[in-house]
Amino acid sequence: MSAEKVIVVAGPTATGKTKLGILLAQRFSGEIVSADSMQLYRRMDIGTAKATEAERAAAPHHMLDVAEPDESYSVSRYVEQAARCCDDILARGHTPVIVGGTGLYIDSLLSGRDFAGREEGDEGLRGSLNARYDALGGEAMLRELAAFDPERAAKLHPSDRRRIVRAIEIYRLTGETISAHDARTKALPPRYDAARIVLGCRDRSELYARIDKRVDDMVAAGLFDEVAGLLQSGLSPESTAMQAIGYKEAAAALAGAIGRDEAIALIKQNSRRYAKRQITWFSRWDDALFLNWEGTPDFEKALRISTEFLTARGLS
RNA sequence: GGCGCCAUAGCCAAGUGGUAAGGCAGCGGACUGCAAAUCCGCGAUUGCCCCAGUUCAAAUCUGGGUGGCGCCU
Repeated sequence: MSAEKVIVVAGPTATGKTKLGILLAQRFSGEIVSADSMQLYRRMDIGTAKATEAERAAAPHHMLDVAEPDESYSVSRYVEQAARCCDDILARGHTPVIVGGTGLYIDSLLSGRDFAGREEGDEGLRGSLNARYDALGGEAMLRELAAFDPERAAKLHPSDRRRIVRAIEIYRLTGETISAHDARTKALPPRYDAARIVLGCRDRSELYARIDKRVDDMVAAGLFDEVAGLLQSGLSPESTAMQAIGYKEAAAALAGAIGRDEAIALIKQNSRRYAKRQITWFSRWDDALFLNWEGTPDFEKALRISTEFLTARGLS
């Protein structure tokens, strides 16, 4: 049997994914499944541009506020949890509308990729591997990796500490190399039949202007207070959640390491760079409908074009 | 008005006679268990403010000009 249909709305930050997602959910009897690695944390609302109460009332939302900021989350957990959401929505006769900007999460959810049965990472092991990397250097670590997974080692750059450590960590924890896991999961059939829509701006400068404005709005809405609250509640600045754009910079400013204006400028800059990475990621979706705004977003038009596209793809 | 110092890529900047380091920004790319993270690649070419000169060879030396900074009267 063929995979069930889902709608995907992706694209760089500040392009209106949330809004279009809601419109599509309303039109196609859908429910939103967020695909955002930071919006899933509770108490991180302003800086992640999480859907507001009003927006959540306009359409059911899932995968928001599903973890505490001090929890370590991961793709595997996301896929497991989000797939359950999608299956549940489908079982009720509705359509999952996957909305978000985290490419890895979306691709992992849509593909048949399976992490079932694997435990979360062992912080102790990861810590010691990181320490070992620092002591021995990338070349040596790559050689250690090559001992059991030469294929993966050949693909990694010595400086890519994160992936080298992870490759070793996963092998130690599960006994399966990343390469083997990669090959095995690639052979699996896709979990869903996705109709993808990617939002963007015709001109890069317009996207950047939107981002800058959004950051100013976030600051006006109390971003710094939100971050101060998180830190006061004991959240470690080292946590994954605090690595989010807007949060790490605000935290640095609150700690007095940089000025407030400097932090705001950094948030804008980092957001722009993030947007570029997102554009690169989603540009690989050659079967997607690319909707690029020209000037002020016309959601009515976008909805019309999207509906046409989705209908042609068999959705109703 | 006089004296001194400086003038290298969008920004910071090394180089003081031998054929332009590095960092930041920007741009492009990657990405399978931390992903708003992490990593990789790309920049000065009738070249080093302009003009003239010395020299086999000048960003580097000399003279002049222009601009900036500092001090003095």
